Amino acid sequence: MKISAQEEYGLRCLVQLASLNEGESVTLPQMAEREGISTANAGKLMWLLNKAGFVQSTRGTKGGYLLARPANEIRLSEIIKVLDEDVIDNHCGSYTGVLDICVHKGDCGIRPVLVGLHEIVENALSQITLAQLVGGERKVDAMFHSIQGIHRTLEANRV
Amino acid sequence: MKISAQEEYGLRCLVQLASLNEGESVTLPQMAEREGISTANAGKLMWLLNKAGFVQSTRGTKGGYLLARPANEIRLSEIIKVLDEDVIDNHCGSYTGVLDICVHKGDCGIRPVLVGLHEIVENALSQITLAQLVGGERKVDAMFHSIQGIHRTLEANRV
DNA sequence: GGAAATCGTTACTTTTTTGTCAAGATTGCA
DNA sequence: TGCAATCTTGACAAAAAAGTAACGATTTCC
Ligand code: FES
Ligand code: FES
Repeated sequence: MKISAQEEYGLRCLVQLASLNEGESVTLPQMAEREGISTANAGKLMWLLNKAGFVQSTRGTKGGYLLARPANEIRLSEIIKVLDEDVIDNHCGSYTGVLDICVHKGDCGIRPVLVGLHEIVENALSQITLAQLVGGERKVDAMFHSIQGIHRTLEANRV
Repeated sequence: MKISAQEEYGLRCLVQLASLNEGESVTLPQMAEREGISTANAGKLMWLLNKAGFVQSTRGTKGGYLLARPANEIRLSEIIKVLDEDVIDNHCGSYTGVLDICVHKGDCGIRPVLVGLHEIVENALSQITLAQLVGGERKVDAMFHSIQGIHRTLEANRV
């Protein structure tokens, strides 16, 4: 269960944009520089995010990217869903081994766990907006742990 | 955020073993057949699981695999940790772009979210044992949703 | 002891994911 | 208009993950 490179860097780029001041925008070279990735790679990521409607771009001199919607209206769950290409929706279609379809299809003890896990993650992410990721680590950490539901879940484990 | 093939099939193989009766064991060809994967692939997975101490193997005629510990003492969190090769522990070391180290190292707004997310998942998985995955889908589903903490988290999202 | 069945290990191949490049399109400015 | 800055797009290359193959080791049974 891991975060893909696309999710990681895509999210980071959006955080960059979320922390801009009114009227500012950022170009690909700047984006690349600030995230420590190549310009080409940044270009591809922004292309994806643009297609998905998260960012707005302008070409030409003085061009660049900015968020298409207010940062406090963009939920992490939406972002991850796009960057991850809706992988869970057909879980049973992806891990089929040498067959065309999941051997356990129909009655499977694993599916509810994996699907449920995905729900848990999505639920947590849906409670966080891009705007909340701007600012220092300490602040974000506090925010995260104070979210309804997430807090309780973690507490339950601390014996 | 997705489950890798190793996690998926590895988990499935363990569920197979968990559902055996006392004294039974299962060979690689059987395992492969039942999970719809190749024998070679099953062999590799079982090798991993054996190295990690989850299963016990015997060679030769009448050989095969069985669980090394009682199914109700093996938590999914342990399994995933092994099959996923502890990926979160050095998150900042994996996604470094073209640099040697994460650009945001030191003060990062993303890290607490990703690490926290991992904690949530691990917490949920630590409350489920292999034994609980044996049996029909309906049963497992009910079990999953009745677990302390998980239930609340999901409820919170249902507006 | 030898044949058959089984697991153990490492190297190799294929597929998927990541990342790069190069050529094109749009815009602003002088 | 023409140049420079910028995004866009699709093809390509490199790296990682997944899967396969081959050969070796151990055990049982005759
Ligand atoms: S995971 Fe698809 S049927 Fe079990
Ligand atoms: S994810 Fe490593 S510093 Fe932000």
